[in-house]
Amino acid sequence: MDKLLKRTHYCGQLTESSIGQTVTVNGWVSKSRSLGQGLIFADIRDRSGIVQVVFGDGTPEEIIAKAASLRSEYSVGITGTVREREAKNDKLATGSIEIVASDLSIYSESETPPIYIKDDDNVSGDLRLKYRYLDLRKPMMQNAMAVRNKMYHVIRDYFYENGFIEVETPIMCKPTPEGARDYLVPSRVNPGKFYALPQSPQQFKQLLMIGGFDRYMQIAKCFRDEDLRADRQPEFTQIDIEMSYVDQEDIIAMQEGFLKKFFKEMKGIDIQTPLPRLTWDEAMNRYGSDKPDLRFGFELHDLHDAVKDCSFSVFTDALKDGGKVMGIDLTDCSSRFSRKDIDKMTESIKTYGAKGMVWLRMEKDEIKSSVSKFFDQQQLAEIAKVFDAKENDLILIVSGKKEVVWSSLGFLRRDIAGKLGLLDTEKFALLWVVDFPMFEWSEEEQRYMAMHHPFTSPKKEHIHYMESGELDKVYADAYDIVINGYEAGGGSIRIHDSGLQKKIFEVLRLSEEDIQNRFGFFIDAFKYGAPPHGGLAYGLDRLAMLVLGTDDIRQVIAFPKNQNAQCVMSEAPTTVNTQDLDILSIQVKKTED
RNA sequence: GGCCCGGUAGUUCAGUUGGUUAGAAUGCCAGCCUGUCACGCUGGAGGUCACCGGUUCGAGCCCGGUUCGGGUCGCCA
Repeated sequence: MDKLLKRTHYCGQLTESSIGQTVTVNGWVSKSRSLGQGLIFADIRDRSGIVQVVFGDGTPEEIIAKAASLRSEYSVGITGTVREREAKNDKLATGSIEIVASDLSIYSESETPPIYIKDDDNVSGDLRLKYRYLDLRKPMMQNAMAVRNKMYHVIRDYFYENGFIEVETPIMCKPTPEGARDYLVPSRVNPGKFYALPQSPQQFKQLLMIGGFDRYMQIAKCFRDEDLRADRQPEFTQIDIEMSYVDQEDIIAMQEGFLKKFFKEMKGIDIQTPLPRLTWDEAMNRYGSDKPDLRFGFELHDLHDAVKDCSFSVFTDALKDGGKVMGIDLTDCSSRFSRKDIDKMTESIKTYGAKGMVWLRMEKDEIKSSVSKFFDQQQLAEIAKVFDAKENDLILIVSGKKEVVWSSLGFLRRDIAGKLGLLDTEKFALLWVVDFPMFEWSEEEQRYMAMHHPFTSPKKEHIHYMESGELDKVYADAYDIVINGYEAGGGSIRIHDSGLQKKIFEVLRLSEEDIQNRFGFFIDAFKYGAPPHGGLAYGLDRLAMLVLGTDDIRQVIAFPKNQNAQCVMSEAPTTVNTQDLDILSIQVKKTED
């Protein structure tokens, strides 16, 4: 192998002030251009950028000959003298200088790379992940990892300055009672028994409060064996926070301090605090989502009063069944969407359970509508009035169960905003969504489940609804921080009173035995002086997505999984041979094939 | 588990109502080229049209199934 030429500079660091210096760079051949015997240009790339190297003009003959063999992605070291370029390149940060090579080491050659090492390569995600080590050489990925790195610093700085202690909690845990599916890990020394990887350090952080740490934070890896999405990986990172002797306002104030610093340092943006707040009810009724994107309008309006006496039975039946009739007004958009576009929208909300969609076009002298058979102009004007609609507005209306109406319109407003180019990734709309319902009905399990988790404190003034069985009236001291339509984080005040905790378990219909088996240790801890406490956790990957303006979580994780939770590079997970399984006392059921 | 979109040179894609030898760009290889930087010029190699089956005189194209990838609903306390 060629001798190691020790780096004196990163490629991107070289400037006109380096002119005349002898320097050594290490990196990869990004591109080489031969202009015939005796003159070769090579662009050398490292994590800082690219610099042009010239072989010729005094480069020893044997080095020029060697340079002729350079190909893309060869790993090289080059020593030479920096000089001003004859022809400058404005597109390159180092475009006014070049290195005239005096020495070249080829550390290793490269086969023709299966992907291009440039940001706009357009290669399929699958190939990028298979050759992730090459993909990571792209400036975009180098930048993404640098951003994450800076985030770690900003996060730890803030919480350290505010007296938080970072404590590592176990990765090998007890399987969790409710919530997402666990990844299980067998134990050789405990045959037939399993650990679970943590879905979050929830119980441990609460135990740390009982353990006296008062203010805890951790950048924690979490694992959930659920289906993936563009913003969801099975293995992700959380900024986990818990505080003692605080109420919701204390936690929100502390986090607003953090978010202010975070956006200032990461984006140079001054976030105005206190942040706006919506209750969960408001968020659903005005935006159809518990994580509304406030970068644009298109608020939902309730049409109950305008349609309650109409002759269109789809609407009146929905109202009779306790459902809703709601709509959004797309200002000045009627001419932008064709009948075909509207048909597509109607089709797209069927996945949320919507049976159909009604539209109104505000034209100059009349209101056109898909239901003009059932409404006269005056009645349509009544509906338009609810939105304060103007000429060329397009009103979309959905009726049915409130969940269907919310999710359909919530989807439409965001989808249409995207089509209209209203999703500016350099604009950040932060808000708190507060007062979440404590319970939600599970059709699958035919019982109420905790919406957040069963250690969340119900609002004091709602506890009596638990006695009377009106569980849908119980709201919780739970809050989410929402940024541009993403749930960036969420948390709650926890229950610290074992009597109240017991009551919650009863409501959730967990038996005494269940409680003991599943989290007896956790309940026990609350018998020994638990301080009032609460906290919150941010999705670090989602914050990184927001900072980088991407909607693909794989852009911000060095080695992500594909949609089937597999690592296409290493081919994890894999089958395991029978001997290894025997040691673990595990037998795998025969799968078909 | 459901729904939607996709799979054609190394890569990104085109491919007509089903018709002869499947194209382009880029990359790759060789030669030429002393100021390129999307270098240029000339030539060349490179294909299991994801897989299996069916329809047909004939399938990259039509049909059925499978598989892989992406998006999404359910799910994600």
